[in-house]
Amino acid sequence: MTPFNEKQIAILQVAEKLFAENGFDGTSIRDISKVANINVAMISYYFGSKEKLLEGIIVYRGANLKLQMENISNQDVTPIAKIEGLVELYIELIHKNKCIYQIMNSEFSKQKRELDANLFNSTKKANFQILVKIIEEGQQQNIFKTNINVALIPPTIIGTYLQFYNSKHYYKELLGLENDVLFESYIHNELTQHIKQIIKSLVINESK
Amino acid sequence: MTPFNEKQIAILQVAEKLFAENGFDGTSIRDISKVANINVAMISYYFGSKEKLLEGIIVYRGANLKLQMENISNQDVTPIAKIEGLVELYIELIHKNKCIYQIMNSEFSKQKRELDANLFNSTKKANFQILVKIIEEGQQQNIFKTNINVALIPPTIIGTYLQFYNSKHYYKELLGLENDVLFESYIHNELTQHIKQIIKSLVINESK
Amino acid sequence: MTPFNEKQIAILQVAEKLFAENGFDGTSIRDISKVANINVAMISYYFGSKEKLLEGIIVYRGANLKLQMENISNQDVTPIAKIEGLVELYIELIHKNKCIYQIMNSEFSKQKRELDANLFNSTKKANFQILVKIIEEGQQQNIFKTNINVALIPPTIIGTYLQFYNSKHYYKELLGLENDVLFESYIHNELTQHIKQIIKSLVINESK
Amino acid sequence: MTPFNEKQIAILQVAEKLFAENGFDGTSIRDISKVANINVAMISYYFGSKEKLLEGIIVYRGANLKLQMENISNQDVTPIAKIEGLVELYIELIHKNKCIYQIMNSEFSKQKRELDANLFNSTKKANFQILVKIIEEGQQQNIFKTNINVALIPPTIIGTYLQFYNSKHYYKELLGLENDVLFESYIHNELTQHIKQIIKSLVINESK
DNA sequence: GATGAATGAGTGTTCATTCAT
DNA sequence: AATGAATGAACACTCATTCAT
Repeated sequence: MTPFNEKQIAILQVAEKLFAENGFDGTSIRDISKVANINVAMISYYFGSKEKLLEGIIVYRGANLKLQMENISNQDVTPIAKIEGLVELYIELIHKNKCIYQIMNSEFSKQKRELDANLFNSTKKANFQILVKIIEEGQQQNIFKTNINVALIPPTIIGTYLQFYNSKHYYKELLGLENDVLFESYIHNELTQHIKQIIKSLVINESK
Repeated sequence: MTPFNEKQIAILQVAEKLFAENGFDGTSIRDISKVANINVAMISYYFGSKEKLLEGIIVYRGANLKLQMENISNQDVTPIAKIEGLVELYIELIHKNKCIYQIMNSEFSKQKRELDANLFNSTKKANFQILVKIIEEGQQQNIFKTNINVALIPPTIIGTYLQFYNSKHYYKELLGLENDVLFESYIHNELTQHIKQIIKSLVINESK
Repeated sequence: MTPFNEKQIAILQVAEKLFAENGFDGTSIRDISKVANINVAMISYYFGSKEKLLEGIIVYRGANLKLQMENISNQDVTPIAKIEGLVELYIELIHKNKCIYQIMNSEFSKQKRELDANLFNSTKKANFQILVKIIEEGQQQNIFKTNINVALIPPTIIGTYLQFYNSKHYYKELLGLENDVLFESYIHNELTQHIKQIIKSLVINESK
Repeated sequence: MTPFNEKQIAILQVAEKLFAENGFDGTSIRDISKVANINVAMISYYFGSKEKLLEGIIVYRGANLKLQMENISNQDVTPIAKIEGLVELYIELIHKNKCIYQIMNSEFSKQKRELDANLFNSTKKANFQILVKIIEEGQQQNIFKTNINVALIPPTIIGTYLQFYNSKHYYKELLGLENDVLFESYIHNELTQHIKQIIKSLVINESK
C-alpha cells in the first residue's frame, strides 16, 4: 500500500522522531543511522538525500492523516457531536503525529527549504472541506451561527495544542504536573475540554 | 540599561532575524557575521558561543517584553476592556517579536538545546500573574466566570496566532489574500477579532 | 575470438567512451552501469574491479590496433608511399580509437595506476618494428636518409595529432572552424598533410 | 605581484604536482593537505573550492608563461636563430611547467569541467602572435617559405614533447635509457634537436 | 548467472571555535 | 579591543566493492 518497504519505514519513523525533537538541521543523518541502527549510506541509498527523506516522512504520514480525518463526518450524530468528535480527533491525530506537525510547522515556515508545500496543503484543504460540510449541516439545522469563519477553526485547535505542548516544561511546573503521565492526562482532559469549549462557542448559535 | 553594547545589539538583531527565518541550526555564525558585516570571530568573542548568543537574544528581548506587558493592567478601564486590550497587546507583541517567539517555540522545545529555560519562564510567569490579576478583578465584579482556567489563555492566543502565521502560504491562498499587506491586514482585523471573541467567551459570565 | 562476451563488450564500449570523456577517476562505475543499462554489480562481477575493466579496454582495443597496423607494410608501393600511408593510417587509427589513446595517455602516465604497461608496450613495439622495416627498405633504396631516429617518429605523429585535437576549442576559434564537421575536415586534410610533410622531411634523402 | 600569498603558493605548488601526477579527480584535497602539511580546511579557506584551486594554478602559472615567452622575439638574431631559440624555450618551459601542461591537456579537454578556458587561451594566443611575428620577419627576409601554417607549429612542438614524455617508461626501455638522468638528457639533446629540425623544415625556404 | 541490498571508506565542504597578534 | 588565520570535527553524500540469494 505504502510505497515504502519495511526498512524504509523504520528509517522514516526514527527520522520523524529526531526531526521533531531536534529539527531538520539539528539532526544529522549520522544521528538517524545510529538510532535506526543502519549504515549512514543507507539513507542516501533509500531516499536519495536528507531533504527527500523529509519529503518521504510527509508522504508517509500525509496519506494516513487524510484517511483518518474523513471518517468523522460520515457518522450519524448531531452537528455539535460531530464538531466535538472532530476536535477530539484533531487533537488525537496531532498528538499521535506530533512529530510531523512539529516538522511541518518549523520546516515549512522556513524560506530556505525547497519543499513541495502541496504535499501538505492538499491534506489541509481536504480537512477544511470536511469541516465546511459539518458547519453547513449545522447551519441548515439552525444550530450553528451563520457568520462563522471556518478557516480560523483549524489553526485555533492546532495552535493551542502545539503551543501548550511545546511549553511542556513550563506548564508542568505551572500546573504542578509532576510527571509526563499527568501532563498527557491534562492534555486529554482539561486541554481537550478547553479547546472543545472554544470551538463550540465559535459555532453554536446561542441566541436560539 | 541593557548589558549589551552597540555592536553586540547589532549582532543580536541580525541573529534574531536569521534564527527566526532559518532556525538555529540552519543559521551559521558566518551567515550572521556576513549580514551584520562583522568578523566571524566577533560572535565567539562577544558572546562566548553560538548558544550563548541565542540566550543573549532572549535576555535582550525578554526585558522588553515584560516591560511592555505590565502597562495594560494598570489602566483604568473595565476588566473586559482590559482583556481585549491584553489580547491586542499580546498579538501586537508577538507579531513584532515574531522572531524571538519563533525561536522560543522551535529551539526551546528541542531537548538537545541546553538553554536556561528560566530566561523565558520568568517572563511567562510575570505575564501570567498580570493576567491572573485582571481575571480576578473581573470575577470580583461578577463580570467573569468563576471557573476560568487562566493557564490556558496565553497558549490559546499565542498558539492560534503562530499557527496562522506559520501557514501564511496556505492561508494566503485559501483566503485569497493576494499580497503580504492584505495578509497583515487580515491578522490585524479578522484574526485579532477572532481571538478576542474566543478569549471573551472563555471568561465572560454570560448567565449574568 | 575475443575473450569477452557480448555483455562484457557492451560494458567495455561504454566505459571506453566515458573514461575518454571524463577520465578514469572522473567516471564512476555507476555512471557506466547507468549508460550501459546494467546493474552496478555487473562490472565487479564481470571484470573483478574498475582497474581490471580499464585493462579490459586495453586488451579489447589493443588486439584490434595491432591487426590493422600490419597491413600497410605488406603493400607493393614505394617506401615514400608506404610512409605516407602509414601516417594516414596512424592518424585514422588514433582518430577512430581516440578514446583509448586518450586513456592511455592520461592514465598510463599516472604513477598511481598499477596497470600492466606491457599491455600497451607490446603493441607499440610491434608498430615500431613495422616502421623500422619500412625505413630500412627506403634506406636500402637510397631514398631515405641514413641517420633517422625512428623512435621519434611515432610520438611526433601521435603527439601532434592529440595536442591539436585536445585543444579543439582553441583551434576552432583560431582557425575559424565554425562547426565540428569543419574541424574534422581540417584534421583530415591540413593536419594530415602537415604531419605527412614533417615525417617525409625527417626521412627522405633530399641531397639525392 | 601575484595575487597569492606565501602559503597559498605552497599549496598551489603541491596541488600542481599531484594533479599532474594523478589527475584532478585522482587527487583528493586530503592528499594535497597531507603533502603540503596543512589542514584540509585550508584549501577551501584559501581557494573556495577544489575547482577554484585548479583555476588558481592556471592563473599562477599562466602569468609566468606569457612573461617568459615574450623575451625571445626581441633578441637581435636571425629569424632562424629565433625559431631555434623559440623551440628550445618552448620545450624548456613545457618541461619546467610539465605539471600544468599535463593538467591543461587532461582536464581542459574534458567536457565535465566547467573551467574558464580563456584563462589559457589568452596565453596561447599571445604566444601565437609572437610566433607569427617571427615568421613574418623571416618571410620578409626571404629566408622563410611563404605558405606556412603557423597555427600547427605549437601543437607539433608541444605534442611531440608530451607524447614522448608521457611514454617515458616505454622510451626508457626502447632507447636503453637506464635512469631518469639519461632520459632527461635525451630530451635535452636528441628530442630537442629532433623538434628543431622538424620546425625548421616547416619554415625555412630550401629552394633559395 | 545475475542482482538488489548493504557497507565502510572516502569525497569536498562547512562548521563553531581558538589562536596569535 | 578586535581580527585574519587556522583548526579538527562534523556535515551530506558517493565511492567501489561484497554478499546473500
